[in-house]
Amino acid sequence: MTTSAPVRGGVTTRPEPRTRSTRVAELVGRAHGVLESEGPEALTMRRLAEVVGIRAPSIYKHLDGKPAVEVALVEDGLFDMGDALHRAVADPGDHSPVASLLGNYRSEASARPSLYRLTTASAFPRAALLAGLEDWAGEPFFLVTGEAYLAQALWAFAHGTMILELDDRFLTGSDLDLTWGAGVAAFEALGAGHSSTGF
Amino acid sequence: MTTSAPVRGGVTTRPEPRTRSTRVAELVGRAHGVLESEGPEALTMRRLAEVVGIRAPSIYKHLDGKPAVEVALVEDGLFDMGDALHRAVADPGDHSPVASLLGNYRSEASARPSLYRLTTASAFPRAALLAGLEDWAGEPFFLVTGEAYLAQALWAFAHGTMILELDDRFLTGSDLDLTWGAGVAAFEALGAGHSSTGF
DNA sequence: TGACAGGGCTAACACCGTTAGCTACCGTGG
DNA sequence: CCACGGTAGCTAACGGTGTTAGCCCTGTCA
Repeated sequence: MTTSAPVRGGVTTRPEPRTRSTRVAELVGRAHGVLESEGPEALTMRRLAEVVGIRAPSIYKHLDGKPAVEVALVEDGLFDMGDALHRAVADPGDHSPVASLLGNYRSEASARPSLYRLTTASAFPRAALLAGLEDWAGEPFFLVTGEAYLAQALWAFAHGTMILELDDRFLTGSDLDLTWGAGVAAFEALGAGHSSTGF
Repeated sequence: MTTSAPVRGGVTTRPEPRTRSTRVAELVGRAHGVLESEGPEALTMRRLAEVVGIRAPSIYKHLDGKPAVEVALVEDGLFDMGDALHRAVADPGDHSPVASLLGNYRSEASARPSLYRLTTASAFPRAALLAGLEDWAGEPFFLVTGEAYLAQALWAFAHGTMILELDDRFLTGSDLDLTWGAGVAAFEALGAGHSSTGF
């Protein structure tokens, strides 16, 4: 039995963002504002229309329903996250590559927690996302580990820790820097990041 | 600066489940069925009432709204999960303690994926859960690592890997046994599980 | 000038959780 | 025996959700 390797071609490339009309850009921009300042449950079509100064049905002249709004939001977030992660591996500074990667992952997600939750929500229509965007954004995990399954495990640790932190599910009084640090230590103990600069 | 340790008292004890009237037990049982066989979006008060043979408002004679239904479901899941995890550390069989723990975590969550998602959803009213239930269910992560922050990191890895697996977010063609195995190896490389039997 | 598309609007639909208020039944106490 | 109160069902309805149908004004272009 051959072990099947996950599909992972050569180096991925940053996809071209969709072009947006000025009205669509305003809608998506206001949606970011509502999402982050009023929470996910406040992001309704009627509320979004209100902050833009129109009525809910008019949004449908520009965007194809609420899923389309969410896809636009999440694509923005994935571009920012991907940029931050690629930056982390290109220039780790005085941190280890793994620590640099997870540090940028954490700060990017913490900056827009509701968007991070939306991006990783079970119900999200991922198939509608720009082709190649998720793969490109996640590639730094592969770059830093040099091995596909270790990359997936590291990503899983990052996401798990992040979502539990955002949802405040760790024991009260925890110093989460130490929780993140424990994970960094575990993956470095396995050798992740050793040959990363030469990748 | 002193590093604040997470609040973790002595050994936790399994809470006493709430007693349920026969009608409440039937409602919760049917809710499990709808949730797992028709998906989370199908679990509405009207649908639940339908499968029980009554009308939605009548549910309120027995349960205090939809959050109460969800709390009952999640408590069931946490009891089963806690039992499975405590069993894993008490008798790892021929696996390492870490592998045994994560193996039971994975199979328990996989058996009722919608319930696992509900249990770990951001919007879930965790404060309404039976006091001490979450702590008791999560204790095996501490038992197996012997250190609070390593325990949190291991839990985060487990949850992250689990939710990504359930949401089918790993690269197509991945052998997820290897992804789980990479995490097990990382945490064992750090020494987790070495002295677990003597804990 | 007339056609047409863009982009706004109101009205309405189906579905959601939830509440109010009514009504049967059923056991118990006077 | 009858009246009472609690249990547990019901219908009607409310406000909220995403969404659709259909109308209308306005700018552009042949």
